[in-house]
Amino acid sequence: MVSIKDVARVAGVSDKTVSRVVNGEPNVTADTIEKVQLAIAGLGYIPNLAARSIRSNRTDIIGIITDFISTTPYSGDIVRGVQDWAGANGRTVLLANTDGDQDREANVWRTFKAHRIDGVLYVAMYHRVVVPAAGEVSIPTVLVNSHAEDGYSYPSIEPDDYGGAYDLTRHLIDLGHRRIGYIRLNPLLLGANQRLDAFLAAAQAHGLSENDMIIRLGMEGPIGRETNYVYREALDILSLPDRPTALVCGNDEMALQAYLAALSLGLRIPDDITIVGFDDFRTVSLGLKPELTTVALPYYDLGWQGADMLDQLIQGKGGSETERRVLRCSLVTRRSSTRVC
Amino acid sequence: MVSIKDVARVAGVSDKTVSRVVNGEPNVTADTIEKVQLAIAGLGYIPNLAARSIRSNRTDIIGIITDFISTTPYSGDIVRGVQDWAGANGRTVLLANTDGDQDREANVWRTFKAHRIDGVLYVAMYHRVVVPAAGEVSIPTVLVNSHAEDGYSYPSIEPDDYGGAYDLTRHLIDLGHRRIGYIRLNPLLLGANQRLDAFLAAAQAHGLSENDMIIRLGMEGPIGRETNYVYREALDILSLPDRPTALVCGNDEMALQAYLAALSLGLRIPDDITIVGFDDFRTVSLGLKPELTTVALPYYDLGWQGADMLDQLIQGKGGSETERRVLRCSLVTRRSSTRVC
DNA sequence: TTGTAGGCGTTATCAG
DNA sequence: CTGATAACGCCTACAA
Repeated sequence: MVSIKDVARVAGVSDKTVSRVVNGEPNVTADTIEKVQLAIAGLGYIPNLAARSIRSNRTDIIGIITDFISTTPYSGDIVRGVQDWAGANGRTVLLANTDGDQDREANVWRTFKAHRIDGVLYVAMYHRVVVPAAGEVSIPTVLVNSHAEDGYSYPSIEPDDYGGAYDLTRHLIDLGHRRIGYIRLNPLLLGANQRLDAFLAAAQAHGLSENDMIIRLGMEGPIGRETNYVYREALDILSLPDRPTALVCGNDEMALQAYLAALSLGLRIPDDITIVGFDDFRTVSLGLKPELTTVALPYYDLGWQGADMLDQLIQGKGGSETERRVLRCSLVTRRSSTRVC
Repeated sequence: MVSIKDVARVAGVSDKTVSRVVNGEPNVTADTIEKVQLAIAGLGYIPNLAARSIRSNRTDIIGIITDFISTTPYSGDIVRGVQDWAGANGRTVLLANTDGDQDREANVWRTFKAHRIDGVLYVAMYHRVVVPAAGEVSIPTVLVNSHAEDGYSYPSIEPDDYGGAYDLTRHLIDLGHRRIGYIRLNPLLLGANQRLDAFLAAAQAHGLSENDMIIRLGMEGPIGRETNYVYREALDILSLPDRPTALVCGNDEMALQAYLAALSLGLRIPDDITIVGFDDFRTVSLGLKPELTTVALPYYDLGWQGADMLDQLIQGKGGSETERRVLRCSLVTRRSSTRVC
């Protein structure tokens, strides 16, 4: 590998001068700069960041620790948000996945520490409460799509599931729906309860009673290996004599099954039944016909802004050690929801 | 940060002895080892890999360059395969995404070089022909889910789309289907042509004529922004007077739309129409009712084995510089396909 | 079995 | 404005 010394020799200057040029430090003649840059180009010199880091104690690397990358389809968006931030800010991203395993996680923290990375984004693929297993290792950390269990203090950034579900419910009520079905997510997910709470609150606030709502559990069991009742429950709800005019699904995948149930009963969407989802998981929400009214979660922004929060923390700017940021979800109105006639 | 010297001082030995213990080198007394390990534990010492790497010229880091992470839902599986390999072999993974942009890609290669990573996995999120834009930078590289354009020589690993589609078609023929519809993927995808070719070859080999097949284009246009005709074409095919008994979809997302079309026409799956997909994208293939017969692509293994090939290349073992490995796809039979009655 | 000297590629310090 | 020298944390080579 060509080193700074090679460049110095070719350019006829000292290695420190090359260093100055490479790092854009002041007090170098335009003339010298050109000589050096010529030599750099000629030799194809690329600075060795590892060597740099042992002097400067900064690596400009941030690490991402994920629990279940790829089990959930939109997981990639958070990571992409982080990457784009990193690319725009001269950082590089180390990625590690724990598969939810504590030992693996402990290892990951040690490895990241060994690489002397500047900070960690601890990314949950399902919105949930977490306890990072960092062990002895201490690295500036921001929790993404999660927050810490009581007693642990980490800055965090999460989606506003509650607000999103509230808006969605209001949308239905505004369309005149007064009898609404609801198929719940796995209760293990933080979003499941927040969404249901918001649904109930919005319904109540607009004068709906408990009898106007038909609430069913769509799935339960350990995440990744849950039992799925969605199709059956959807069939059941839609076969009721006093069938609801709208059906809220805990997420878009559930909405898919609700579509199939509705269609197989000969119901038309949205004329006979309005169906809405949550997540705006586009493979589904745009693949369904008619396209699905749903709530878009700010995954990309969670990644981008999470990285930004981490940066603040590393720089020591701002008392962000306990910041808990919450990002809005936005209602996406498509053709699966319509006014009651 | 605590360094090897701190450990040495506390343990009352030289730094080289600590180094020996840390790296498991021979010729150290059990007694000394214990002293050192005690000091390490006490101080929470973690070796600085950057420092190590400038001496040894190995970083044990491999880089992943992706084009469109997260646009495609299964992309995560390739990355997960790589990560698991890395975790099992003491490597760490640097991740960078180019969004298909040449300038960004050039930057990524330079950054990776600056980190002196051992090798690169160049991962295409759609099976396609690629030309890595490494510029001046040279790093051992393996292409994953892609192969190089003629004239470029890189080792590569790809799925056997052809074989998978052949098996799928045979499955239908074995079930007695003699009139089969086919909705094509975006022709820009390598898999699109391989799958269609295999379909035609298998059909022909089993005595079907051109008239027995109804072939339609499902989508076209630049990847990520294509125009989608699937639903319309499916409706059309299924409304034909001499409707086929089976419908092959270019991938599972297309199969989703075919389901919706079939159901909205009052057809039952699989009794009235057999529908099959491709990819085994589980959100869809298991979310559909009845669950979808499809072909599973070996994404995880592409990642894992790709990493392994890269390792061979780095170690210089085996003449793998031009190896082109192809991995089987496997037919997954579920309830959406049935015998013709 | 253990330690010393020196060097990897870079930057900080300070003198010229 | 430029350069010599030392230092970062670790490992190689060699000596003890």
